[in-house]
Amino acid sequence: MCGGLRSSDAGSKAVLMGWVNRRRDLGNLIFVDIRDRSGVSQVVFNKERNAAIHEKASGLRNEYVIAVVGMVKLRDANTSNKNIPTGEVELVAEELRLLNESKQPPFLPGDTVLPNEEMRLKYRYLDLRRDAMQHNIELRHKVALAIRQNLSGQGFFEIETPFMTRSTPEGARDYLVPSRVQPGSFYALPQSPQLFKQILMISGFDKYFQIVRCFRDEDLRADRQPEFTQIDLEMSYPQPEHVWAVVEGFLTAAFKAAGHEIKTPFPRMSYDEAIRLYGSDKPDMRLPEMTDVREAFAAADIEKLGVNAALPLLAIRIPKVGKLSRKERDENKELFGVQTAEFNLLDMDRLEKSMPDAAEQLKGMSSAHPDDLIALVGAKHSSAFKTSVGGLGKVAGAYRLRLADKYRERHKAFERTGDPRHDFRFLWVTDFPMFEYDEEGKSWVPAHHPFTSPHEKDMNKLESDPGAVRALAYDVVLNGTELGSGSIRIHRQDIQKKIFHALGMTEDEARARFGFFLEALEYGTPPHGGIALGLDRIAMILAGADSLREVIPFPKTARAVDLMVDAPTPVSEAQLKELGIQVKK
RNA sequence: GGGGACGUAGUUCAGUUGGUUAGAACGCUGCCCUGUCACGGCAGAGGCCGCGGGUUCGAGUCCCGUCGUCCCCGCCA
Repeated sequence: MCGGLRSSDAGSKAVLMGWVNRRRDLGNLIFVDIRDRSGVSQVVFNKERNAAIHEKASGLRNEYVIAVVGMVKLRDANTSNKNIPTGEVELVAEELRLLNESKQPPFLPGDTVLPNEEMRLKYRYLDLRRDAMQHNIELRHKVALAIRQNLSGQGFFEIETPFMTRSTPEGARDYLVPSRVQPGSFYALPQSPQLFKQILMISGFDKYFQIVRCFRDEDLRADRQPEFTQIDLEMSYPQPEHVWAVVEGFLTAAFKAAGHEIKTPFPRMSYDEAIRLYGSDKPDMRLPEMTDVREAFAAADIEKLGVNAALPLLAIRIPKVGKLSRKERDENKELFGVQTAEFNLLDMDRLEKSMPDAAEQLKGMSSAHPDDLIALVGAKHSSAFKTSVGGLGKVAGAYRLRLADKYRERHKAFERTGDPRHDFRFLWVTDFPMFEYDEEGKSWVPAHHPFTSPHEKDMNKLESDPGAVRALAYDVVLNGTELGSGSIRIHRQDIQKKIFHALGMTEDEARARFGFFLEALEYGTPPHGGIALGLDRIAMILAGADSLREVIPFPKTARAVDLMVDAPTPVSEAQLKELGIQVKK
């Protein structure tokens, strides 16, 4: 292997095969760096020593594929290269075989500046030759392998479930696959193997997992691809804590495979607390929480500020930002967004002049250091009746993240320190609400999915106060990214019916959509629950990348296009006809 | 669906207030070079300024539209 030569190999014969990474032609002496997955080695062609092979080497160009036979030689001390692992030796070429030529590539894997993403995706095979991508894909392999081994060790079976399945018009949009045999009917690609894994519990495979592709036809983001890989698992007879322990177990193994020792158990926080302290159901704990600083002000002052005293006045603290210029303060106001009818961003500098005592006190309440940036977000007095604590928290939480992103160079909280307790802030968020109110559809919709079990204690509120029902649902969060989401499921048909009823679904509708599943529930279903984690996101965070595309070999663009193969494409009239499909023009 | 950024040589970018022949670096081609390692030196080739329209005596530069990539909101049970 090109990256494996060491001084101990000196004196022995070696064969290297790989790409010409770089060529340094000094005339009668030619150096070629030969590259494969494992690294690079320097090959020397000396005209004096072997004129014929030197002549052949002068025709080599970047990205040609070659095989070189030669003697491994220890380099002189003054010519060794300490920057690469193979730098103490070189291969003195005795035989050179040109295995394949290369057209001039649009960019070189060895280049120091990256081409733009469009180019990288179109020539993905060249992009994947780059060290960074080779490393990311290897990392992903190691992580997936560690997870498989760990879950198998914990007694889980990896069991496959169908890709061509049934469309269930809940949640995300489905990718559809037309049936030729039954024209007009469609399979759907799974958004997740949710119902299959529950049925596997009913089937007696009491610990199931799968590293499996899932498909959702929704708009993309840096951390969202239309097809993505989940670590999906389900177990029978669990308390939430059992599921958490399993997850903590395989994440420990996965992070160890990537060279990081993480600490378990992860801290836990209720959904309500997460919203209150961080304004998010996936708090980034690397930054300080928000503080309600109402008490720093006299009632009259709150009135004067135009802030609703019945709702929190939230202090957002971003450490080490330092003094801001007038221009920066204006920019930050803009960053908050238009001062809406409901929310108010208070100017801290102005506050320090007009109400110095209160300013001082609120700094103390939020444990601020002199260098810290403080932003105050409250609900406006006038229209505050429309605004909930959660709504205010989320607005402030979003602003907190925008500020944190803007000043990341200053607070440095997002940089790796080498200490896993800081670098990887895991968190379990628990007790999610069972339902959310959909303003558009004027109805309650499941916050997680309709098979999630409510808290035993909240069961009686299903009809009277759906918004107050908590679910046995939990998310695992890392550095502000939702890694995974799970729940304890409903295992009794009568309760499942109640949930469908609360969702405004008639019995007939429920039967039409999930009849097979409701029937299965009637044949002795064990209590069960599970979770699914995004493998791509785990790999992304471990790779220190900002986008899933850095850890997916063949990703899609923001418009869900594969630029390399140029998919999707129209299909022929004949193909459509066979499927009984007519395309509207 | 909405908002924002970007699009100039093979690649990464610069291009002033609208003004003559659109530049640099890397890459590429040729020549020189025996210790380079992001080798060096000399010479050279390479441009539909994303595309279409408009304003203007004159557009890479201004305006409108369109296409593409990226980021965000909506959306993602």
